[in-house]
Amino acid sequence: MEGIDRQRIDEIILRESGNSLFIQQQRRRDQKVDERIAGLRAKLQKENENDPKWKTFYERAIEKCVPGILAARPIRSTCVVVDMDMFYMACELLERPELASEPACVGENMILTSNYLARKYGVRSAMAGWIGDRLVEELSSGTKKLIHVPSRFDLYRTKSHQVRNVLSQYDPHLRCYSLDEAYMDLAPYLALKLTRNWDHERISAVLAGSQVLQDMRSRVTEVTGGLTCSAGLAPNFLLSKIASDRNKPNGQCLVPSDHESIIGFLHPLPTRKVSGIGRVTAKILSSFGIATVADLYRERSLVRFLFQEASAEFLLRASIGCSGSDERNADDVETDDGPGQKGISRERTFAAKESWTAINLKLEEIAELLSSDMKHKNIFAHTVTVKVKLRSFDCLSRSRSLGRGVFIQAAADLRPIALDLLRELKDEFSGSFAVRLLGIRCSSFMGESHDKAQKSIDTY
DNA sequence: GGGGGAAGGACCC
DNA sequence: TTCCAGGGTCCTTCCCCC
Repeated sequence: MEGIDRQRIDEIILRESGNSLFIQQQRRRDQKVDERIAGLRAKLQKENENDPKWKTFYERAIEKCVPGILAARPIRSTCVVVDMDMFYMACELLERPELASEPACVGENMILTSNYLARKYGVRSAMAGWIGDRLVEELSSGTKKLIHVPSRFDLYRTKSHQVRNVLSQYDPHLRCYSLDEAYMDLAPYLALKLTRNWDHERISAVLAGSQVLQDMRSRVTEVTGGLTCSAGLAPNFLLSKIASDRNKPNGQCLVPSDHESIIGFLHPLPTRKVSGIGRVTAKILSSFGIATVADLYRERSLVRFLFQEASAEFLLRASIGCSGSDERNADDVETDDGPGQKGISRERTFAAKESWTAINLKLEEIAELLSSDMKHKNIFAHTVTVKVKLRSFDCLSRSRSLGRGVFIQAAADLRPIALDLLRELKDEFSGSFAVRLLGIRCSSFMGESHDKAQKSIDTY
C-alpha cells in the first residue's frame, strides 16, 4: 500500500483529465509561466553581459538589512499553529467510524478532503470527484471503491467551535483563518502559568517537553469526542505553520528559537513547504536551480533580481526564518484584532449557460445573497466587481467604483451595477460567452480610511 | 514620477 | 459515461491623472 507509485498516479490523472477544457486552460497557464521564465532568463543573461558584477550590488543591499530582520525575530518559541487532521473527513468519521478502513472523501463533484487511505491512492482535495474514483478503482485493481460523503458544514462549524473553545483558554486572542486551523501566541499563558516573570530556562524546559502542546491537543481530542490535531511551536508563525505539518497526523513539533535550530529546521526543506510559495513561484525558483530554502538563501541576490521588491523581500525573510509580522508581534500584543475584512463576495458554479436571460437570473440570485450577507454584517461598499468564468475556464472580471461618497448594500442597488458590468464584459468579449461561474464582490467598505462619506445610497 | 483604480493572477484552506 | 469549489488576501502590471 505504501508503495503506490507517484508516477502511476500521475499517469492516470493525466489520461483521465485528457484534453478536458480545464486541462487545456491549465496548459495555457503553464505556458505563460514558461514564457515568464524565458523572459527572466533573457534578462539575466543580458545583465550578466552588461555587468558581470551585478550580484555584488544586490548582495550589499541585502547584507545591510539582514541584521535588522534577524533582530526582529522573536527570541522565544511561543507561536503556535494548530491544524486539525483531515478535518471534514474526521468529523464524518466520528459518526461513521467504519469509513476509516475504506478510501473515502468528503465532496461529490469536487473533493474537499480525503482520508489517509484515499490519499495513498493519490486522492487529494480540490480534485474532481470522478478522477478520485478512477484512481482508487484502478490502483486497487478494482477491489476498492472511493466512498463519497456529502459535505455538512454545519457539523464542521460546530466542531470547529468546540476546538476554538479549548484553544481560547490558552490564548483568548487566537486567530482562525479557516475552520480547521488556529494561530495563537502562548506567551501570556506561559507567563501566567509560570507565575514568575519570564524565566527563560524554565520556559524552555516546559516547551522542550512540549507539555503544553501535548495537553492542549489531548483536550481538543477529549472535548470533540475524538478529533485529533497537529501543532507546531516556533518563534513566529511562518515557522510554526511549517512545524505543524511536520509530524502530521496527531503530532507536534517544536522549533527552538536559536538561530542554528531555525536554520537546521528550515534550510533542508523544499521551497514549496513555505506558506506563500505556491506552484508558480516554486517552478520559477526551481528553473533557476533553487530547490530548497537553503538554495533560496544562498541565491538571495538572484532571487532579488528575479522578483519584484515585495515578493523578493518575502522570500528573503522566509529564507532566514523571519516573517513580515515579526516586527509587529513584538509590541502590540493587544491592539490588533485582525486587519478587518477587505471584501465580501459570493460566487456560483453551474453547467455552462449561454442564454443571456438565464445568466442574468443567476446574477440576480447572487446579488440577493451578497446583499443579505452585507446586511448581516452591516457593511456598505463603494466598489463592485463582477467575476465570470467561461466554459473554457478563462476568468474575466470587471469592477466599478461608485461616485464619491456613494456606498451601497441593498440588492436593488447592487443588481443594476452588476448587470451593467456583466453586459460590458459580454459586449467586449468576442466569441461564445458561455458562462460556468458568476460572482460578485464588494469592497472598499464605508468606514475604511479613505471614506469621506456618511451613509448614502442611490446617488449613482 | 507617484498615487490610485482596474484587471488579472498567485496563493491559502 | 462522468469533466475541477468558494471565500478570502495580497501582489503586479497597466493606465490615467496630477
